Amino acid sequence: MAADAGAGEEAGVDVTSPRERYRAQVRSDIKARAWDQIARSGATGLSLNAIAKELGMSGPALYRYFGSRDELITELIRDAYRSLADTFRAAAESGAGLEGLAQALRRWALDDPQRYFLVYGTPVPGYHAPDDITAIAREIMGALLDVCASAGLEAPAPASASFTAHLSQHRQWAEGHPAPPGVLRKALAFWTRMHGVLSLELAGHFTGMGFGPERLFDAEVAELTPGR
Amino acid sequence: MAADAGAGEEAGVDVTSPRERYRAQVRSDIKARAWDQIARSGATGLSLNAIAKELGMSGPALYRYFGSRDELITELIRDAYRSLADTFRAAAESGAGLEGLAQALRRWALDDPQRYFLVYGTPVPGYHAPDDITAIAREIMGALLDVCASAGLEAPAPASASFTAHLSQHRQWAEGHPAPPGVLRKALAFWTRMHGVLSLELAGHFTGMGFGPERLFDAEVAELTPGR
DNA sequence: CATGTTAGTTATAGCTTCTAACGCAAGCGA
DNA sequence: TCGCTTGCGTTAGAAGCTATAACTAACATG
Repeated sequence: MAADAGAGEEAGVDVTSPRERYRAQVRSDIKARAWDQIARSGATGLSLNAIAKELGMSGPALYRYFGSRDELITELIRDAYRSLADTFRAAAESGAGLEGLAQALRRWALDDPQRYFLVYGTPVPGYHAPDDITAIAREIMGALLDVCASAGLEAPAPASASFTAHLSQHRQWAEGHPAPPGVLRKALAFWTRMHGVLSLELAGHFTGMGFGPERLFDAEVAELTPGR
Repeated sequence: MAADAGAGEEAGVDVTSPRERYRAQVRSDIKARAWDQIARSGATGLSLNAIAKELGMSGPALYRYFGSRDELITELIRDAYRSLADTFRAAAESGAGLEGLAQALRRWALDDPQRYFLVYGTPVPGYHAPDDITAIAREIMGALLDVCASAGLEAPAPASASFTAHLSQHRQWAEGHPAPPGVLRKALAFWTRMHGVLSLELAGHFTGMGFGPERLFDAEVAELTPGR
């Protein structure tokens, strides 16, 4: 719709050809519909045919943009990881600490539960994520480690001394991060506990139990942030 | 396996007719194949046609035994809940305490990860479990509450005092269980934390990180059982 | 023995993913 | 401005799925 195209290669601000821009637009439309469908009926109920029909084009046209159904889903998973990594980075740089990170995570999860489950939900037995996605996963762990490292650790729990010692020699996942074992332990505790409460809440296992899920979440966060 | 059938309606030990026994046998065969498929490719990859072919009968014959694919899956979910409830009851009655319950849960989960995810995995947005399944879920919570109540609670964590107070007035999920709020808090902590570490392990999120998942699990259990 | 129930069959509708072959039109270089 | 190429979208169709309908054959029971 914008009409200021056609300048040469000069300036180099917009190197995308009209074809490329159109293609990117359609791809983005497809993904938007896919997210709608996933939010409505889960990744299982995602239908390429239905998406194509919604976009006014007929079935196989969609294969010009995504090689297969799995390829589209993988792309959505990648975007979900990317979105979570950005959320973590932003929370880490905001200086809000572990508490802030936890609240950012919960907001991100509640914003689209199925997106959360695309990252941390039931795995497909055969599936192996491509390398760039595991790289984003490491980026997420990196942000978490940063926050844990700068948060300090007053009494990270005495009973896990043995495991903390184990971590001091099995820390290749930290990838050269200079955090001491106690910080690694804390990052793992944060990850597993936040996931524990969040995934059960998102899956609806707390509905009808009476208590407020956000209170449980906050209580769990409070135990992980003893200082404040 | 017992062969004492054929007497009349008298005695009433075995009221199953040969037809009923055959039907039960075929139903059980179908479910066995279904579990195989789920373990191999997840609940999504379950194909009634493939099961029928494996059993040497043609497609629609299977609908004599299960009304639909969803009905079969629901039955598998019910069996999974039943199996977990039995495991919990046995562990509770063995007197092994929270530690024993945790280890029993982990063994049950590792024995068939996809069965675990049938209970605690990604939910299908539209799906609502039938009442008898939610009843089994309450039975599971009951066993957990029993163990938590008899385990006593030395220092269940100070920071969650506010949430524990909240629980004292929002405890309809305990269904008349006489446990004090501190025990309810402990049961919730056990549930969410065990699920946190277990589900991440089962989903493979710890692979390649270097540490031993069982060490992390044991450390988490150790923090929940301060006494021993 | 007659009758009703039930397990299995094939045929079919309608959905899905995905491939193949074709037409058309938009963009690119000369 | 004129081809030529590239790529988008189409229809046709194969192979798979769930599920229904109609029918047959075997079984159980009166």
